[in-house]
Amino acid sequence: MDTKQAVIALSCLAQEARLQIFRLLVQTSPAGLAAGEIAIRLNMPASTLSFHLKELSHAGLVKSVQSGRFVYYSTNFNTMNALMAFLTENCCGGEQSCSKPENCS
Amino acid sequence: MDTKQAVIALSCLAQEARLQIFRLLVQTSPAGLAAGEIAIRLNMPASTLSFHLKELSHAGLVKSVQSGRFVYYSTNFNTMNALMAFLTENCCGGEQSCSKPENCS
DNA sequence: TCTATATTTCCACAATAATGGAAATATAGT
DNA sequence: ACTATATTTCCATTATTGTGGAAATATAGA
Repeated sequence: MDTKQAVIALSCLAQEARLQIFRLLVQTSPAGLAAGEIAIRLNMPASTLSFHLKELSHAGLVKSVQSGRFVYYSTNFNTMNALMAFLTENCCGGEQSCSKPENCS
Repeated sequence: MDTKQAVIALSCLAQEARLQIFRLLVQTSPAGLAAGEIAIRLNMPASTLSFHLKELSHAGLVKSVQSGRFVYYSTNFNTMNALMAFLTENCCGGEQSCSKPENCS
């Protein structure tokens, strides 16, 4: 992951509707949910949802599979994990205790 | 952390200049850097840097301490760790293997 | 108090992004 | 072929955000 990709991924998540979608998919992974089901659960117009799902896909944060008339969306953990790693890269200059940034304060 | 706070934090990071600043501070934590030193290292005009540091502070992602004429900025790991946790909350519905989302794919 | 240095505020311009209804497209079942 | 259902595309409107020079503010040292 480089800075440009990270900005795209972060911009994607930096939006209330998309953040809700993303978190819902994290929680329902790895199975994922059909677009319509997401729309119902988040009470979101189909066109708005579709717009946001496209953005999330483009950023590589979610993936989709078609199954009949349904399109199932789920989290792409590769991108997500890469993003997390990028944000904490070389934390505290590589100091021992910071290999897990949860330990930092 | 709630959705609103997370959006603020993510919006903050979803910007090339701020992401660079943030990562630089992650790497130089816990000591941090003076504003002027950040400006030099990132080759950024002082006013632009100041604007972005203010945003990062407001989002709780960095903290600052004044020391003489210098203001030292450093990462606020509390917010950062809370953000990470929020994004991966209840991953895969709480399934065992997903307690660490690095294991998910 | 005067000067040098560090940081922040002010301002105006330019560019980008979110929303949702209506229509279009795609798939399944009869 | 027809109907019902699922999803996406199109479009126009509205609002928000990043930028950097110049000036203002703050602190330290002589």
